[in-house]
Amino acid sequence: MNTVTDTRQRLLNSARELLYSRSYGNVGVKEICDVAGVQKGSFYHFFPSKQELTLAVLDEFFIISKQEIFSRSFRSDWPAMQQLNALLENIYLFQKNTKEQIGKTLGCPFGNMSSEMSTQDEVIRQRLNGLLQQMEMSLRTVLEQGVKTGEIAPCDTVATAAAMFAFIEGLMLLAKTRNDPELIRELGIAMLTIRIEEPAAT
Amino acid sequence: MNTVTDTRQRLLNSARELLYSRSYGNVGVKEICDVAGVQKGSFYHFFPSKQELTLAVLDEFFIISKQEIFSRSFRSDWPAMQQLNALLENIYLFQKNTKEQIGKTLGCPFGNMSSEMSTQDEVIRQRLNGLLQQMEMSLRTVLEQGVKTGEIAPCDTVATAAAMFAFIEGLMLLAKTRNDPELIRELGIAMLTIRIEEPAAT
DNA sequence: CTTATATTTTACCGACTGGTCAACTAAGAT
DNA sequence: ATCTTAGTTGACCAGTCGGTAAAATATAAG
Repeated sequence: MNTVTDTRQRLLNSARELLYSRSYGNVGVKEICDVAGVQKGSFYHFFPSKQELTLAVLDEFFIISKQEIFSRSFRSDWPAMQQLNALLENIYLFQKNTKEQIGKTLGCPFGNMSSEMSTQDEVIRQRLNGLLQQMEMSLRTVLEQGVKTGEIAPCDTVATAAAMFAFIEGLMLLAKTRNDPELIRELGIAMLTIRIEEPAAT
Repeated sequence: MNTVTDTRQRLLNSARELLYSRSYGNVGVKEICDVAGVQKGSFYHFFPSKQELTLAVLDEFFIISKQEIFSRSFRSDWPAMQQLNALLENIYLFQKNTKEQIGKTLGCPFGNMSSEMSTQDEVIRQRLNGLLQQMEMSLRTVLEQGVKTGEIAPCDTVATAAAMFAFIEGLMLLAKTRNDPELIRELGIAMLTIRIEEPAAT
């Protein structure tokens, strides 16, 4: 049951860093193995393909994002607006951190992967789509809480959450292009103004 | 002076389609040459490297975007709101068109390239940054026009234009991930609600 | 100890990568 | 007719790609 060695995890860590800081196409399994200190044969013992490794990396990234970003922002005992502001702040801190450590603003790992791979690998695209929808859903939950408490005027919470999420993704992409995480801080507040009206009642 | 052959342009066209529908890392110069019906030696007669070819493709994409999207949306004799709506509509039509033609929603060519290459190639990153800023600028012009005519309440037009642009980029990325251009239509209207207040007067 | 299983090593595969090169052709200018 | 120049060709380079396979080693159970 218990894994005796940490080889698989080392591969996962190495792949996560390399894929995030560069791209799928520019990182080979050889390099992933070198960084992990593992032979290529061992790689294919734990992962049947580069594609499967990538799926595992995305899943792990999702868990990390929940730990580092979402769970630190979405505290249901906070007012909805505070939760949304905390989300922006934590995203900013995350991007600023990588900028300080490696000199580069890396943007969203899911958005990056989707840009590159959605047209090339349908399995990866679907996995990304699922993960993004989960994140949208947690945003929606915050909005609904805010509407319920009267803090936020009634709106189409599904569409508004999706629009806010799109804004965040675009913000991270622009921050990456400018290589400047401060953009998130300067423009992030605009997310709070985004709103899509409720669909006309039947 | 005048180019005697269209080889260079054929390479540009082929590269534009391939790079847009796939990615930098997944498209080789061999394939670009094959699609263009050109020998590899000829490629390196016209372009010193894959990087330079990519820069030329980006510039061409920018011209096409101005023709197909911006010039059809930003008509200064229209009300600002109508111009913004036209922008969303033209982006939607563009994405819908590629979806119908090749079955895939490709998103923004600049955003895609930036996601993949900004951390790998500083020259490409800076070119992309410049092009994106030009697009932001034309959005800003529309906003300022709207503010001047009283159609739009005074705001920080620079920041608001940037935020709107981020939203558009995120929208295209999400549409690509879902492989569904309708997302642009459904959520696009939220762009009109985005706003960043004027910085406090001195 | 024996056996079964999990892990690791190493050499290897064919295909492909971006890029180079020298030879060649075509066309226009003098 | 000759010279120059732009364009073209196809072979070639060293290196890398994702992935395979067999043998070697380690581990744990019976």
